[in-house]
Amino acid sequence: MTPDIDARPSDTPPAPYDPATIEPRWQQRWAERATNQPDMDGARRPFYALMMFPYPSAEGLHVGNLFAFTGSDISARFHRLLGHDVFQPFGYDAFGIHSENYALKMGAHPMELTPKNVLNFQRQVERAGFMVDWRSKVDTSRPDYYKWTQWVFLQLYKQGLAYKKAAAVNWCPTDKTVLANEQVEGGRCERCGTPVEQRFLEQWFFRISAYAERLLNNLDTLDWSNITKHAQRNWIGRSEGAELQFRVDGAEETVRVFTTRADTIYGATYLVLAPEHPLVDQVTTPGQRDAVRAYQESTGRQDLVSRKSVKEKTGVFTGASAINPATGARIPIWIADYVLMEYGTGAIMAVPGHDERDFEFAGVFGLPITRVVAAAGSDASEPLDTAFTDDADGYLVNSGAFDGMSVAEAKGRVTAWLAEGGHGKAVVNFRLHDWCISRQRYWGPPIPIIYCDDCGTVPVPESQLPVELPFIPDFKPDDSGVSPLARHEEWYRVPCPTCGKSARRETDVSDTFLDSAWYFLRYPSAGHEDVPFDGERTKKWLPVNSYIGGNEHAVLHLLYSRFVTMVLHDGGHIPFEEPFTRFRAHGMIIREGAKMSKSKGNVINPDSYMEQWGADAFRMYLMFLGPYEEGGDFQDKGIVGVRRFLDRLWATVRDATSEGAPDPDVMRKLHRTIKKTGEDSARLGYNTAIAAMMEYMNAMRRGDRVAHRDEVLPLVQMIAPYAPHLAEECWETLGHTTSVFDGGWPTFDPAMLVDDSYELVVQVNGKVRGKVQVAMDATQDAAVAAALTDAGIAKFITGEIRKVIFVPKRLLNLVV
RNA sequence: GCGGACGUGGCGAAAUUGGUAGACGCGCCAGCCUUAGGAGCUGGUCCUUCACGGGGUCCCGGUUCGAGUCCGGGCGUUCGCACCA
Repeated sequence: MTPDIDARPSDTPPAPYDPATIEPRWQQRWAERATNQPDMDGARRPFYALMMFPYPSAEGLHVGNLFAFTGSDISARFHRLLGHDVFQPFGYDAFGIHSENYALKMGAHPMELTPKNVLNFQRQVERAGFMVDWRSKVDTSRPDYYKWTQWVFLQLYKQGLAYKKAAAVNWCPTDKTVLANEQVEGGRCERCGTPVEQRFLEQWFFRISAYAERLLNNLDTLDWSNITKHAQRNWIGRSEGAELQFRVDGAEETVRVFTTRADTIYGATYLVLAPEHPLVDQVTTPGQRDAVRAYQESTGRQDLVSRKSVKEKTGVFTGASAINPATGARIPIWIADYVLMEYGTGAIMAVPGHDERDFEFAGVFGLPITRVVAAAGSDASEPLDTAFTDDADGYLVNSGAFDGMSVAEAKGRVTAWLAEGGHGKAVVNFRLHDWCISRQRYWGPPIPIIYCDDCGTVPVPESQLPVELPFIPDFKPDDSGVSPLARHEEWYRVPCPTCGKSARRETDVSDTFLDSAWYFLRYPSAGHEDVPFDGERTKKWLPVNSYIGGNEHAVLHLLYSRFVTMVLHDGGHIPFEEPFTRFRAHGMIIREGAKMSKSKGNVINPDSYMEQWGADAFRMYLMFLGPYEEGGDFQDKGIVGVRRFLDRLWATVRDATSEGAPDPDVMRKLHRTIKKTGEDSARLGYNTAIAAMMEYMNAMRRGDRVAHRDEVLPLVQMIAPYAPHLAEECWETLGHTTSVFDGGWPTFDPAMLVDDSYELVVQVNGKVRGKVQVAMDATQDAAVAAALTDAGIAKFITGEIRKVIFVPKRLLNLVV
């Protein structure tokens, strides 16, 4: 229904457009005309625009979701206008602890609650007018999806990359489950903040550490936000060093240590093993046994917060000694909890002279401190009152044949010398650990493994997938260390797929991050029942051209997705090994300078804003309030400015004339605006793109002038990605019958960007003293002459001009 | 502690390669129109000064004809990693 234009005399103020009428209408038309559905098999210029799918909380879409999605939608729509066949799907990360915990809190069952939440999300996403192809909806909690999540697990298993081991794992006593290292922040559960405990459990792991080097190296080839790459590099934590061997004095054993400072070997005055180190029992002398055991026990009782926080050094002597391979000296072997079993070899050579932690430890227990590195030009005989850790400009002392050598050189030379003697080798160590994917919870895909007394661990045959998650009323996790599914023998008791004898299913489910590590592969093939992803579709649409999401997933989701993609590539399933060609992290929205939180009661409700101002105004305001990649401050009153702008656009379109010719000055401004808006939209510079369109609108309406149809039409096209409903309405009002998104992006004429003269800024001694109009190709002499004829400038020329700096098209600086 | 990013009006923010600081918007002020206005339109709005000028991008110093931008030092905010050997 078009508003009745004739009913509004032209001397009344421009009537605001009515989003409540036009937005649902266009959403319905898009659905009817299949506007948002690319030809999945025949597309000629496929472009896969992906936004991180949300977990469907019961609260509904958060404004942060909407901010993220809008930026992605604008990018998708912009590429559509540029002529690409854009595929933008949407889905729900519906499995996982988030959803399960919420169900527990509400006293509901996740299997009943989740579909409701999904429906609510879908309503909101449709309300915001995103260009989503709903044919490809994905819901990770549905059997037709997690069937293939289990398939992915089996591929890893087949490739020897999934294994089970008993290990010290992070256990959250509140969520009652194991957590991946990535889900522990500062020793606390990232979800509920509870201090994490150590437990020894049999867990399934993925061997992501085997891909560490590749995950690191490939980063150089990716067009990703730098902060994200940086976070991944940090997380992978590549560290070059040496693994050195210390023979235990009077025994067969050898202690292997990892060090990045092999050059300091002459200063290694003792060794330290992690309390859990397997050699501890063997080397400990009878006299020290009780003390060592007591220390091990107290360490084991510690939760990981205190274990990993920096605190006063503690430790116990084992009574044993090792031989320093460089000096031949006997050095004591200690255990201490500042050495972590999970990093390196779980043992270190302590060099108190050149490591702060070792220095502190040596101080507490009176162990010898030797200087083996000195700063250039310093007195090497001075005792150390603190560890000297500078490895940039140090040289070796007290180090035999290596004295005088720089640290940098000695690192390699000492390692080589020790290697020759059979005492070690150069190694690269990574901080990245294998990915623990077992969860002792209910709301996830059962891990597709069966244990048979005769056949051992048997993977569920692919033909028997999915292993369906049963509806059980008692899904609440407990402290037992096993999943609620383990309470249901009728579910886990199954015949062995190999021998047919009674066997037992794995009762743990897999980590939510496995669900989301491959969903982008599913979208183009959603609905295909017999394959996880169709070969042709995958080849056509992947890898993803543009991925936009939050940087909080920099080391979790994004790293796991890359890993799974590499594994599937190596298994011959897909022809590429990196899933996301371009990734951009959006920023965070705060409100009136403060973080939003439920407890503060300052959370923005997107529904009410869209109701009051319209989805277009809300979308556009979110994009206008700051740089997309940095986020911004949502000021409640700010949205009126955007709404006014949209009202003016509507009024301008309604009143536009086709008579006469467009104004040349306005047209020059138009072409400049097309250029800037296009460039800004491409680089996600949405706030400045919108500002440029506002400027153009101001130019078009300056004074009381009525805009020409040819002036306003391209603005409608430019604004379409930002305010799609209003753009369609305007486009139709201007006489079109097809979608504005089939009308293309306006082009600018470079000839229209150049003027024949420009305003030259004139400085005298670096201070701006005036401006003169000069020809575009004015020479320096012409510019100086023009400047001197300007009285306001000339009066500052008090003496001889000693120097002239002329920057054509910019400024003239006269130095007197 | 290590590493990254950032610091600009009353507020959100703009500013190619160093080249008119504050675009665009909010708010505020004035005017117009209105029975009215939390509507619309027009103009103004960094500080100081009657004016001419002068000062101004966290602070100090440097390079340069010229610095928000580059360099050195400091302060502050924020993010990532953190007893990682």
